Amino acid sequence: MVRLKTRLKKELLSRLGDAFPLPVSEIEVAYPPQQSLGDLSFTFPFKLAKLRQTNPRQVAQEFLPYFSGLGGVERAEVAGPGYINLYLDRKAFFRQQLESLDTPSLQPEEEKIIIEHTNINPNKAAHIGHLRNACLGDTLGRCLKYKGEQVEIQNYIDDTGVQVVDVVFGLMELEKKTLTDLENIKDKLDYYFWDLYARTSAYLASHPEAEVRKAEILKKIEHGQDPEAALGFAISRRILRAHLQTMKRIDVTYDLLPCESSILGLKFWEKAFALLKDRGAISVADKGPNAGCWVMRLEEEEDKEKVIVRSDGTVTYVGKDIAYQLWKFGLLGKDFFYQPFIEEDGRTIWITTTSPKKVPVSFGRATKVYNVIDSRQAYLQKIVVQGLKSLDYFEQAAKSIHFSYEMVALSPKSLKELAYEVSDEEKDKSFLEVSGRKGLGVKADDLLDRLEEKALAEVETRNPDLPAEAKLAIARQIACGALRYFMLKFARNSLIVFDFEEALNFEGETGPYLQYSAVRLNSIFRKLEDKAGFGPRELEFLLSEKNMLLEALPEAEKRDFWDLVFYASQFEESVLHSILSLEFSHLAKFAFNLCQKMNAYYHLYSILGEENRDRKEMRIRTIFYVREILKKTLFLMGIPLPEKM
RNA sequence: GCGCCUGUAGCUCAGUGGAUAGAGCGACGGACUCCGGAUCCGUAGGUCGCAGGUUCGACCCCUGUCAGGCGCGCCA
Repeated sequence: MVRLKTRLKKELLSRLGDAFPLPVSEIEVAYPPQQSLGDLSFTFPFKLAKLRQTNPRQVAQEFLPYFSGLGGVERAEVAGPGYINLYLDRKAFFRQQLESLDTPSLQPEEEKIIIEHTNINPNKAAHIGHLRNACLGDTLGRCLKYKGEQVEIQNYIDDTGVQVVDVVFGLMELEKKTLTDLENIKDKLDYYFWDLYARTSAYLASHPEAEVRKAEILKKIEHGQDPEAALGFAISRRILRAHLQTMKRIDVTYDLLPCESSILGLKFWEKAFALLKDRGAISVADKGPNAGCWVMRLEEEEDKEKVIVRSDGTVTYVGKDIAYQLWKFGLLGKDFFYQPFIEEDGRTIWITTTSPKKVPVSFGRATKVYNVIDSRQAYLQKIVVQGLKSLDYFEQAAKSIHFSYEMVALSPKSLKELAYEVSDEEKDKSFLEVSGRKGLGVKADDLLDRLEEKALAEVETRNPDLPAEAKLAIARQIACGALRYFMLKFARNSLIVFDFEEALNFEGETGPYLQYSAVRLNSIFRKLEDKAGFGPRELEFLLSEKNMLLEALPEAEKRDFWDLVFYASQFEESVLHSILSLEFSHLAKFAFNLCQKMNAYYHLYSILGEENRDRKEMRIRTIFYVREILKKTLFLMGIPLPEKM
C-alpha cells in the first residue's frame, strides 16, 4: 500500500504539472469510510477551494480528468462535498500484493540506531513495569529492523549505584551473610532480594545512623574493595542473569549490556566533564543552595539549574548518563572493552568491562538513539539532550529520542490479591504505584507463571492427547503472546492500572485471540493437504497462476473478500505509522482488526467444503495472503505462533 | 507555584482536521449433524469533562476553565 500510494502520487504529480498550485505534501491519500465510496480518497479539493474561494465540489470536478487511466485505478469519481475517490483494479491489486509479499517496501533512513531499554536495577526481581518497558523497546527494535534499519539493543546495568549498596547493606548487616552464604542460596536470587531490599529500605528509613555504613559500602564498591565490592558484583551479576532469563521468556534479548561500573572504571565521566567544561556548558554555582556544585541550565527554564557534579566532587546520575549518551553517538572519544556474557541459541550477549580484551565486535557510533524510559524521567532526559546541545551536537540532540511511556500501577483489587497492607495515606488512592523499595508489585516471573498455568489448563482440556512437553511449550507461547499483546494494546501515554483478571484473559482483544486466529488458518491449510491433497506444491502453483477469477465470487462475497484483503494490505503502513508515532497500539489494533475480519470471513465462506473450484481457489489465495500478513504482524509484536492451541 | 500528560459507552480503552465517533469486557438474545466455540452474529448502551474560538469541516488545532495523574533532589 505504501508503494501504491507513492506511485499514485508521483504519477499524478507528473500529470498535473503546473496545474496544481499546492505543495506535494498537501496531497493526502486517505481511506473513505465505506467500501461503496471507493478505496482511496483525495481531499485536496477542499484545500484548493479555500485558496481560490470557490466550491470544493467544483474543484474536484475540474481535477477529475487527471485521475482517469491512472495505473491500477479502475475509475475515479467526485463524492460528497468534494472528495475525489478512486476505485482500484482489485484483481491487479491483489495479484501485485501476493507477488510482493516477500519484498518490503520500507526504506531505512539511518546508518545505525541504538535502542536502550529494560534497564532494571540489578538488586531485585523484575516486575510488570519492567515488562512494559521491555515489550515496547523490543517491539520498536523489531519494527525498525523490518524497516531495514541496523539496530543495536542495549540494556544499561547500574551495577554500582546506591540500590546495589542497599542490598549489600541488607545482606551484610541485617542478614549477617558472607559471599559463601550467598553462593549457597540456590533459589531464585532475584526473589530473595525482592524481599530483602524491601526490608532493608524500611530499616534504613527508620535508622538514619546506618547512613555512615552505607556511605562506606558505596565507597568500597566504587574502589573495588572487598568484601563489599565482591558481594556487590556477585549479587548484581546473578540478578542480571535472572532478569535476562525472565526476558527470554517473552522473547526479548539484547546485543550489549553497558555497565555503570565500566563507565566509572574507564573514566567516561571525566572525559565528558572535560568536554562540558571546555564548552562552558556547565559552571560552578557560587551562591544559592547549589553553591560549590557544577550545574547545567536548561534552555527554556533560565531560572532552574541542575546539579551535575556535587560539592563533594562526585558525579550525579545525569552526568553519567550524558557521558553514556555521548558514547552512543561515538562522540566521547573513548570506548568500552567487551566480553561475552551469555552465549546461547547461536548468539552472544556482550557485556562491557574495564580490562582490555581483543574481541571481534564493536558497539556504539549510532546516528539515532531511542531511550525507552518511563515518562517520570522526562525532565532528566531533557537535561541529557541539553548536554548534547551545549556541546553543539544539535543533530544528535535532535536524534536523541526519549521513548516515553506511562507507568504500570496496581488496582486496589490486585493489592488485595498481593496481600499488601495498605497504609492510611494510600487508602484513598484509586491505584498505587509499583515500588521495589516497598516490595510492592507483581513480579514478572509470577505473572508469567500464572499465565502459563492458565494456558496449560486450557491446552490440557483442548488437546489432551499431546505429549506433556508439547503442551508446556504451547502454554509458554500463549503466556508470552498474552503478555506482549497486553503491554502493547494500550497507548503509551495511557497509565495501565494492572488487574489480574484483565491480564489473564484469553478471550476478546488479547494475544491468544490473535494466536488462535493464526493457528486456525494454519489448521485449514493442514486439512487442505490431508483431506484434499492440496499441499505446498499445489499452493505454489496456484499462486503462480496469473489468472484469478475474482468474478467467480458472488457480490456479497466479493465485498467481504475486498474488505479483508484491502485491510491486510495496509500492514506496512501500520508498521511505519507505529514507528513514527512510537505508538505500537496501532500495530496491535491492526492485528486485532485483521483477525476479526479474517475470522468472520472464514466463518461465512467455507474453504474445504466449497464445490466451485474457482471460488475455492480465490478463497485459498485470500486466506494465504492474510495468514502471511498476520504472521509478519505477530512476529513484529513478538507474539509466538503455536502449532496447535 | 511552574512544566508535562490524561479526561470518549456501566468498566477498560482505540480513534492521521474529512463523510454516520468505534472495539473489547460486562449485560441480554442467538449460531450451521461444524475448515476447532480461545470463535461468530445480533440488541441495549455517547451532550467525546465544561465554555468560547479558528475552519467549508473539530473528539482531534487555539484560549480559558474544572477534575485527576506525574515531574520540578547535591536519589537513581
